[in-house]
Amino acid sequence: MSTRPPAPRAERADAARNRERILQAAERLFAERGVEAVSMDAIAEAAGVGKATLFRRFGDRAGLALALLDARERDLQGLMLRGDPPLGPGAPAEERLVAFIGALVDLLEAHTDLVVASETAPPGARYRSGLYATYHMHVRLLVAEARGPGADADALAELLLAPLAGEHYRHLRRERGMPVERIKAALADLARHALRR
Amino acid sequence: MSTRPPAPRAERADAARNRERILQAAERLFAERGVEAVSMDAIAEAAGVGKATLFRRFGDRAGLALALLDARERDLQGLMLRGDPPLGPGAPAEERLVAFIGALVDLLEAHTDLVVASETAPPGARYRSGLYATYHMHVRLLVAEARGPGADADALAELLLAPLAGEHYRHLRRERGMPVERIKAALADLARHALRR
DNA sequence: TGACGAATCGGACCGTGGTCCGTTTACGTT
DNA sequence: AACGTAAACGGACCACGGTCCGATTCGTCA
Repeated sequence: MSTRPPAPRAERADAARNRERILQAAERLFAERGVEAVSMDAIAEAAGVGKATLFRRFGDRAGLALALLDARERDLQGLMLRGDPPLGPGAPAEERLVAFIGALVDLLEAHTDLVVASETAPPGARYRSGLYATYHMHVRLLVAEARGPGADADALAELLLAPLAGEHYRHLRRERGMPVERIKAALADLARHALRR
Repeated sequence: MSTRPPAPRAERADAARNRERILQAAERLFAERGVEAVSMDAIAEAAGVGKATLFRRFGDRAGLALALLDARERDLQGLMLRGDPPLGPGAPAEERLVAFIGALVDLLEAHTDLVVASETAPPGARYRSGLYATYHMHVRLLVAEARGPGADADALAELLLAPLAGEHYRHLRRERGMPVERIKAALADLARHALRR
């Protein structure tokens, strides 16, 4: 549950304490009432903190959601860069891509509403997250490896990531009622086809 | 620029007049200041109408944007159902899909911010639009035709439409700075690969 | 033409995300 | 220990999307 201080200089003690209080309050309220039903006011109050403190610390709603996801996202990032195959290095590109997509779906499934919140608040939040850039680069390298220099790996990576947007995933799961395994299978099918020369 | 009345019964004269005033005011303000910079209050005032009237007529911000897009979307729908090949019936599935994607990109390019607005306002607006359902069915039939009964055409169609979400398209164009033709080419590449058996 | 009910209107109102700015607090320095 | 300053605080404040409800207008039927 801890988050690394983004500070260039050490964080003041009260600031660190408040950050932790806010994260705990947010996590509790989200779990109790559902992410969408909890206002920023409510979180500030539950954390015993002024509203401005909450916003100063996390920027906006998306930033707070992202902070709560931080640990999980960081885990996935570590696994894909340094973990065992097929997620980590060593397996063929196609297998690595399918494994990556599967892992991302697991994360999405476990925290759908939080991911949606992290991508929704200001328009375009998804693409500003830094995390997105990491995922994009990963997929781009795999596409380039499998397809060779003829393909536009950069653009294809963007397209392959599009269905993994929180809102789209939620649509498939909730409105369309598709089971997780079916979604994974379709994504894997698309990914494998996209990687063929 | 006209929109068909959604009324089961004929619309009262003042209601029709106000609808038209609102659409014109919205179109003018959007063009003058940019979609994102225009508030619903401003539109109501410019139209000489109470705010409630605006919301009663169009539901929410997304609904208003959708009404402004209505004519164009309707055109596209007509062309893909009854137009000449390759967009309309008669061409092979792969060519029809590429043509459809190209046409949708043209629409997206011409009205990016309006499309984003039509998909953004309430979470999940994109998938409630009825229009989305039409596009989905179209793509699904083409996928089924090309891939045969073995593939999950329903799910694949959802995945192929994901990169055509307004926000994603805007990301590619504005943040990433990709030219329209490059986006079309990558989408066509992905579509063709996805349709291969 | 007058009158009546239903449809429509519109401005006051609400909750929300986000910001401003005067006040307080931590903490390195002497 | 006292001090000075940068950092952090918090509650009042703002604009926006959206709703409520009493006042008004349309259109019909006598």
